[in-house]
Amino acid sequence: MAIEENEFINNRLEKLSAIKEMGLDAYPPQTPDRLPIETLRAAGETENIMATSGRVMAKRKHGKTVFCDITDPTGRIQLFINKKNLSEESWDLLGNLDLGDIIWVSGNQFVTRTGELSVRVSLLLLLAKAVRPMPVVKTDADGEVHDAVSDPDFVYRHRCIDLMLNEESKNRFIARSKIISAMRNYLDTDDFLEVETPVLQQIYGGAAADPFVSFYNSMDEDCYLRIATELYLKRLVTGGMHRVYEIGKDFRNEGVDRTHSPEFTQLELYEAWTDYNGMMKRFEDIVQVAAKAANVGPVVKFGEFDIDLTPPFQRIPFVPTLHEKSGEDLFDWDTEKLTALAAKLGLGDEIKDRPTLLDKLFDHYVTPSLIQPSFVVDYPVELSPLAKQKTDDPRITERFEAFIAGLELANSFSEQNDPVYQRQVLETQALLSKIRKGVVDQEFLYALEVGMPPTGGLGIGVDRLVMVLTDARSIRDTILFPHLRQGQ
RNA sequence: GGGCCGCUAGCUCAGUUGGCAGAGCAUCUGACUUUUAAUCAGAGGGUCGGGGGUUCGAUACCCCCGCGGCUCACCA
Repeated sequence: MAIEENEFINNRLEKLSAIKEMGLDAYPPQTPDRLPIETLRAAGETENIMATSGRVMAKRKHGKTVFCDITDPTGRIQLFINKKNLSEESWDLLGNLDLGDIIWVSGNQFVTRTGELSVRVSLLLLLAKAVRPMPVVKTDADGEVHDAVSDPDFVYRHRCIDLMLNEESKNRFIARSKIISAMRNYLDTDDFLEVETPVLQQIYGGAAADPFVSFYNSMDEDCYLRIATELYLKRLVTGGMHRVYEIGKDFRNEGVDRTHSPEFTQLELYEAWTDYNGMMKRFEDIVQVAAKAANVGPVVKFGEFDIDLTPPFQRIPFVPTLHEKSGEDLFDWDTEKLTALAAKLGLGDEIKDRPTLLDKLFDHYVTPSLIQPSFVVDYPVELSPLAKQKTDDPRITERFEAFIAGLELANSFSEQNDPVYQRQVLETQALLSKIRKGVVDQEFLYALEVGMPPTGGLGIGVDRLVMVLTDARSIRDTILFPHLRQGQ
């Protein structure tokens, strides 16, 4: 397929030809020595000849003088290009330069009449010709940005343009990278081992979500993209990897919205000899190091909210809080009564089971108020098949979910390690499965039968954490290449 | 999957109660040797998301489809 044709691209392709006719390589294989733009800025006015390179972001022609702004990841600097300082070849080349081109320049630096530090260019080279025009965004004297590229569809499909032009977006992805790096560093420093478990699985589990299904030709069998790493990581705890974690993609074949992506990044960690209380501390720690890495906190702005990330986070016990907010002892109600209430509240008229109803009602009565960092603790047992029951009340479990800004950021249990109990729960649950009815992960149960030490487990939605720390309104703004329909 | 909103030049957006398609930036030509949202003079640039219908005439009204956004549902 040839390059799309339009006036702008054709015009640039003609310039490209002209450059080639000058005997120049528009895409030379080497970059001559260069310094980052910030180094030139720091050097200030100087007679020394320095060289840098970057993308042409602005061009202001004044007859025999041309001002260009070029950028690299470290900053922006103005070029003062005057015909008398240049070879004829460089001057001719300048005539064929466009916004978006990548160039190399050298010269000394001086301050113009208007006070702008500028490179007095004496040598100009082309490093890469841009044949497609990029959107032009201008910032005025008041710092007001004009014509910003804001169409979400455009931005998601052409992330290279978004990163190039939208400071907020670029900074968000830099923050994301630093956040993940900081989480790794925190865990590695505390003797956690990072591992990789299968993405392509024959038996998926560890969460209640529909998987993406694929087919393994040479094995002649269906396989699944993982929905969680949980069941593999716990086998490693049994094996003696007592502090273990994985950061990776999970895939859930479910609806997409502001806080759900079919492909999302989760940190799961497991730690022996502790329980969900230990995991609360881990979560608080991780939020601290992540905020520091993102250069925010202790108070972060998220939309209309100011969120104070200072630990400890408040504990919200599931059942008592549900009772308090609803004014009824809902936990003691039967399914019929709960269904009637849910219907009355407009929470859907489909017949639901008791645990789902309780969860829905909790979402209705309590979740909206969980703006400041909160641990919802002690979930009903039916909602938590992989968690241990509390010793004093088997109807509830040692489980928490962490909420910030109303977003569910983490899920954690004191991991169930009773193999008999676990088998019974998983087998019951597997009978309800839509896709692989009755299939349970025998190897996971085998590991529990061998004996897993008491363990705390924690899963953190990394994309959502990035949302909170970078004030992103959609999870898609935290994912470089979010899934979009292809169209025609 | 449902509801609502949107799709107009490379980008950001106007617009037409149905009558020759608009602006700014960008591009091209010319002027300009310290500008910075450079300026000035001129020019080019459109399948008005796609298809069908109604109409003398549709970018606009109706239907179908595509893509996106918001929202509801689903997602322990």
